[in-house]
Parts: sequence; structure tokens; C-alpha cells
Amino acid sequence: MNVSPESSDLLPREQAEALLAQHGIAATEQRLEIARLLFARHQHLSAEQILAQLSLQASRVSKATVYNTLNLFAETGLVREVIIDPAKRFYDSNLDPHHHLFHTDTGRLEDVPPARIQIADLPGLPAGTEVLGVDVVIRVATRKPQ
Amino acid sequence: MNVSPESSDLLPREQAEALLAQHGIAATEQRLEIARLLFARHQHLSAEQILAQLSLQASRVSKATVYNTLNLFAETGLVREVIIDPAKRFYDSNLDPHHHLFHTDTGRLEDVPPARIQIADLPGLPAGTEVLGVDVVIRVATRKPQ
DNA sequence: AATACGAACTAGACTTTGTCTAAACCGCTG
DNA sequence: CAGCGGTTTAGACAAAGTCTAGTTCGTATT
Ligand SMILES: [Mn+2]
Ligand SMILES: [Mn+2]
Ligand SMILES: [Zn+2]
Ligand SMILES: [Zn+2]
Repeated sequence: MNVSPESSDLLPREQAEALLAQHGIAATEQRLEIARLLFARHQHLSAEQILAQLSLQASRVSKATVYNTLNLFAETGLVREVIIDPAKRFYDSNLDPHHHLFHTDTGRLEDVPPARIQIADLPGLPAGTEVLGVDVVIRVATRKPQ
Repeated sequence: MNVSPESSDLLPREQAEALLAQHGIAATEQRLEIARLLFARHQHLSAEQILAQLSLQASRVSKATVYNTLNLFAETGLVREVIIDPAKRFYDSNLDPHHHLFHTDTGRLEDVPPARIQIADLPGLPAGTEVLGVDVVIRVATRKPQ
């Protein structure tokens, strides 16, 4: 289940409350727990990783609530859903515009500053459609020894 | 299961054989069936769509073989695997470099000519890594009536 | 303080995509 | 014709995510 052994600092509760408020999300104990964990730093976590981390702490949050909450966060733009790994969705706590570097052999996901990549001009979009986002993913692998 | 009611023309068998040969893949009846279907035109199909289409024709190809074959095609670069829809992988028969426009509400996936999007410069990559690909995805939705 | 009510949470069943295993099959070659 | 890789197959399995129906929670009203 691969719980990273990172520092377990959480975002202060007041800051988590502010984040939810800014996005019009009612604060609940479980939503705050998830926000405090996810926004502790810039990172990309899957639902299962969050579930596992919460279990490590004493925070009992059910699987259904973790999924519901992440969907809610994503809908309101509080987190960015990153579709890169075909097996699972990542939730990105970095809200600044940026792109991604994906190491296919390790599963590691890295942020790439947007300045280095220029989208020249988007194609003319069909009328009545709105752009939700432009995602750039650079897939890399460790070079095969030949 | 959503089998599109498109014309059921298949790629001529000889051309499918040539494609496999070019990529060092041994030709079998099942692999040819899949290639003839997928490369009939530029399109993006999921494994399940291919399985369903094959069933419509009299071609009995097992689920395991469809998945095995698509993985084989993807590894050898005969098809391009497109990770966009978190629920399933698409296999792209358009081998020319290009980007994608994804309609999140319909699931429709459209090609975008690469000329319109410029990648200015890639970040300095860690030594010993090779770029497998750079994918640009524009996610759009039908504008909500407000 | 007791009650009512909508929102949120939960356990667990369920669905879907994709992988794996073990047996059967197929085309060759010796 | 026996043997041998490589391929195909059915069906079991795994994992992510969704759904349902019942419970709990927070708050407002009496
Ligand atoms: Mn989700
Ligand atoms: Mn090629
Ligand atoms: Zn990111
Ligand atoms: Zn395409």
C-alpha cells in the first residue's frame, strides 16, 4: 500500500478551515483531516494513499468519505485531479499552474514549472465548449542499459 | 458497452501483416483481426470496445488475448496508449505526433495537430532518463447554461 | 432539554478494468 | 509422429472506484 515515510506534519487546522471556506465547502471533521494531510505540502496522493495515511494517524475516515471528499474537492477546484497512471488518480495539492514529469518505472510524479513550456495557441474550440484545463505530461523512463 | 455504429471496413489483411512485420511482431490470426479493426482508420478505442466489435464480427478473440495484444502493440510502438479517461485506457491508431482534446462530458477524444502547440523547451532531465513521450491534453466540457 | 431535519458519514456490496494462471492449442522441426 | 516454443483461452483474481441504505452529526426550533 506504499505509505511514504515522510514527515507527518499537518497543515494547521485554521488554515484548512480557510481553504474549505474559500471554496464554499462546509467544514467537517473528516474533510479537515483530509485537507490537513493533503495540503501539508505540495504533493500528489492517491485516494488509497490518503486512506492509508489517515489510518496511521488515529483518524478513522471511511473509504467512501475519502473518495467523496476528493471528488468534492476536485469539483470545486480545491485540488487538481491528475490522470497519468492508468491504475489510479492522483490528487495534486499544488494549485499553481504547472505541468508534470512522470517516471513510468517508479510511479514518481514531479512538478514542472509552466514557464518552460509554451502552448502557442489552442485550436479553435467548438462553440459552447469551455476549457477545463490543459495538461502536459512528460513521460520518462530510466534509460535501458544496452 | 457502447459499440459505435461506424462503418465496419477493415484494413486489408496484407497491410495489417506489413504493420506487424515492421514492428517485429509475429502474425497470428487474432493479432491480425485486432490490427485490421484498429487501423481501419485513425481512432481511439478501448480494449473493451475492441472486444465488443470483434464479437459483432464472427471473430472469436478472447479477452485475455485482446489485452495481451494491445499491450504488445503498445510496447513495440505500433499503437499509442492514451491515458486520459481515468476509467480506461485508449489505444490510438494515429501514429503521427499529435495532441488530444477530451470532452469530459461525452468521453469523446479528438486529435489536435501538433503544429498548434509548441513545447518551448523541456526541463533539464535527470541524467540516465529518456523521454518516452510528451502528451498534451486539452480537457473541455460543454459550457454550463447559467 | 427534547425533537426534528438535512447534511454527512459509514460498512459493505457491487461494478469495471485489467492481470494472472494453468491448461489446451497450433505450427514447426527432428 | 513426437516434441517444443509460442499463443490462445476460460475463468479466477486484484484493485480502484461507485453506490446504497442505514446511522450519526450538527444545528435550529420548540
Ligand atoms: Mn474521483
Ligand atoms: Mn512505428
Ligand atoms: Zn503537480
Ligand atoms: Zn490521437
